[in-house]
Amino acid sequence: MATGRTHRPATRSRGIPEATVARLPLYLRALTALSERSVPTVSSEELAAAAGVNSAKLRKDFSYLGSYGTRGVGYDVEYLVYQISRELGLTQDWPVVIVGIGNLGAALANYGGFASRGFRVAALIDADPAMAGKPVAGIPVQHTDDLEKIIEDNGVSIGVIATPAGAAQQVCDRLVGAGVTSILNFAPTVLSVPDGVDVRKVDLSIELQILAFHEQRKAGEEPALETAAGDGAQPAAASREAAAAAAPAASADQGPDGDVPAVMPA
Amino acid sequence: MATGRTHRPATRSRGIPEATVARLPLYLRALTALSERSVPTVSSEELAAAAGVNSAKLRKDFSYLGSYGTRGVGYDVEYLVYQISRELGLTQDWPVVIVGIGNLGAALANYGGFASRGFRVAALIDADPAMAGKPVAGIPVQHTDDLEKIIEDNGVSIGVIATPAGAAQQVCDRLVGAGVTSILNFAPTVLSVPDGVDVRKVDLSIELQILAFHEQRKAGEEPALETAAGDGAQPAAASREAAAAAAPAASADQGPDGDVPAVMPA
DNA sequence: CAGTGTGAAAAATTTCACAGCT
DNA sequence: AGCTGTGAAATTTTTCACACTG
Repeated sequence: MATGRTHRPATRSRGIPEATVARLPLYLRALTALSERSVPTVSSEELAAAAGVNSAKLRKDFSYLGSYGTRGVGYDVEYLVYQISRELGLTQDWPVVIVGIGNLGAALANYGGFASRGFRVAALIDADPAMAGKPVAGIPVQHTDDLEKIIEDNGVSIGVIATPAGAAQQVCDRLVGAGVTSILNFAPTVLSVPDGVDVRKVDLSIELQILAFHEQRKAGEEPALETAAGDGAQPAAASREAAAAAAPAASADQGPDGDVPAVMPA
Repeated sequence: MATGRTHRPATRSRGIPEATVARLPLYLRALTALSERSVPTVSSEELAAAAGVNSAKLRKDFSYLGSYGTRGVGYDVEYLVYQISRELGLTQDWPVVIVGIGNLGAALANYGGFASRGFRVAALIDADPAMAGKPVAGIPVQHTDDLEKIIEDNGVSIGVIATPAGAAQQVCDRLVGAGVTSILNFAPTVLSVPDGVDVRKVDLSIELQILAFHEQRKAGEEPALETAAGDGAQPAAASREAAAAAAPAASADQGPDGDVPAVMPA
């Protein structure tokens, strides 16, 4: 990679599709694993299998980053790890604060996956005075009263909300007011934030509900297999759409329009 | 298996778009809140604001379920709650097992959001003999040795994996072997499952990485902000739909649920 | 050859805008 | 009037398939 000093051609990274951005961490994880095994290069086919996507998609994704592969050979693992890390902004340190140190907040504080990716838990904040000073994952919990000061002193721009739903918006407002511009929300609430602030949410029960939807379908129909995934052959490759794809008309579903004896609470 | 890749748009039958399915839980949550406040009806505009999406999308989503609204009036809250619940399969009880009772597993066991949506934690399973019998969230932890029996005895079809990455695939195989057909994976690994089995993943560090990507971009074009057009990546969710909301822009940068993989490192 | 990079086609999803009920 | 339901257009994402290169 003699390109070490080549400055990125301004034309390059403009507008990477959101769908692609969402997959970069996945590629990075797979590449990191290869790197630890000292694998020098990978083909799009192999890497795609390891990341659980198909190779065409992976190549297209990488094409948005630039031409980092070698035709006939594949990609240099180390180089790609670096490029993706840089693209994701992981070559710098991101101090984050976790607000709401209950079961989930504590689990997040103990979660080792953050530190290994450039995220540093700068502080833990909770509204319960009784928790103040108590260490969780080796970090002393601080009271909500000092939230603004903590954010400012540590130059935090990313906040994690793990409070009960009722407190989420208020906490969010304070975080934003103090300068946070990216929020990861675990509370089951839709947060209102001003333009320029990013919010991503993780809702555990929503994921289960989506699974239940498909599960219900499976029960309704019998065995509907049907391989649909394009690439088979490789080990990994969980195909989520496998079931979603096949949905035989069959069963006269409930009439689309109201006549069905609507069972419903009143 | 390649081949036979004839596109079958026909199979659409009762097919609700995956993107829509992913939003149904969101609507349900908003509707439930309205229901608790005894609000009888809502317009697509109001409900959309509460769910963090725009009204056109909401109406289109509902159109896949049927015509449950009343022109000129809106939707009957109770009726819609019922219809969506039924569509999601939440009118029935879903016993689930959580495997891996570490910090995260324990947090999940204690998470109240499951029970309230029809999910019942039927059992907690861990490989550590020392944990056996110890109650977590009021439920005694059982040893992995009995995994198959537990699944069968309880008729479990949905499993949650919260083990370290290294154990995930093995646990997954056993769950599937015992009859589980839907898996929510919190381990930072791509799981291989046979056709017919659904897998959804949640990865905390991936969400943070996506935020970091956008955060980095913001820093780059620091100027006094302003809707600097030209930039491809769009930061926070636009507040275009906040029109009906209120002063603060309502934005819910909901993750592309369709497939944002998320996993967490151990 | 093997395998990347990519126009072009296909599919999925979102947004528009307005006809049509109530 | 007010608001839903929905074709049609616009946009995004995925998949194809093959030219091109090391």
